[in-house]
Amino acid sequence: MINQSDTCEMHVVHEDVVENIRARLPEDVIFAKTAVFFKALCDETRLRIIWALDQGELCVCDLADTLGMSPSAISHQLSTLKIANLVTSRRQGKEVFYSLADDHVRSMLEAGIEHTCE
Amino acid sequence: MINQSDTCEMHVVHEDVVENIRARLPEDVIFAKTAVFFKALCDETRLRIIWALDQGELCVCDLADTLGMSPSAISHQLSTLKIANLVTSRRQGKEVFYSLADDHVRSMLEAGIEHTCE
DNA sequence: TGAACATTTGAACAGTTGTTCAAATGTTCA
DNA sequence: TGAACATTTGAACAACTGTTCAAATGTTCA
Repeated sequence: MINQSDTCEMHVVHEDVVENIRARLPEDVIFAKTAVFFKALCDETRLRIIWALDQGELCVCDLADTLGMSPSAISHQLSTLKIANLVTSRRQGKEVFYSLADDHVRSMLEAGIEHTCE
Repeated sequence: MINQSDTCEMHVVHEDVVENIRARLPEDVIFAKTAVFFKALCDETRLRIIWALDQGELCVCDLADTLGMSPSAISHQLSTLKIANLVTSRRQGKEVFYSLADDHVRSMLEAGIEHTCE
């Protein structure tokens, strides 16, 4: 918590409004988790990966080839996406196939692209 | 572009799939702009600001007081949000009131929180 | 088993980000 | 005008992020 002298406490112009909003502000954990979700979506490479996986499941090497990046870089990003629960994976022989975890991810990507294209 | 030897070019297992997806991959600018949009949403402080502004327009000092942060920190984040076109502002006397730029921002915040609460 | 390939992992590096602090800029009002 | 307050700005700093590289781990198949 910051020092009170740094806030506008002495000169709150709309104290009732502030009190009302502060009382209804969701818990910290809600914002923390939501930030983690959006953080997974805020990188160009990860957006390309999600877009590609939206077309169907892909192995790491195919993803790397599709996006013109090293398998290692792709694997690191897939790891990030998996920790954030945006993708799942299954191993088939030497390859590991990744796919989107649920429709929420799909619709969020589409909503983001749609917003961008306006 | 990376060196070809870094890719799986010599050993593409699903070349037809890769070609198909690569041909339909959206332009770079689409992913870049979408990433900028999600980047604006991926910070806890900015999410709190957006949530608060969803309740109605607020001046910088009231936002700072509501979130328990310095007006300077809030102003910096509002600047980030404004550059990304998520908020707009109007000056009224000494104060500057900020509000959400459009319903897209509102629905994106709600979708993110909803996904989090599942 | 050992060679070949797919994937993962961890260290390292440059680049980015969020907050703080001090100073500057806007605006009102006496 | 000048005092008081709201906001913005820029430099500085630590913390975080994405890619690369080299090495390790999994898996198949001859």
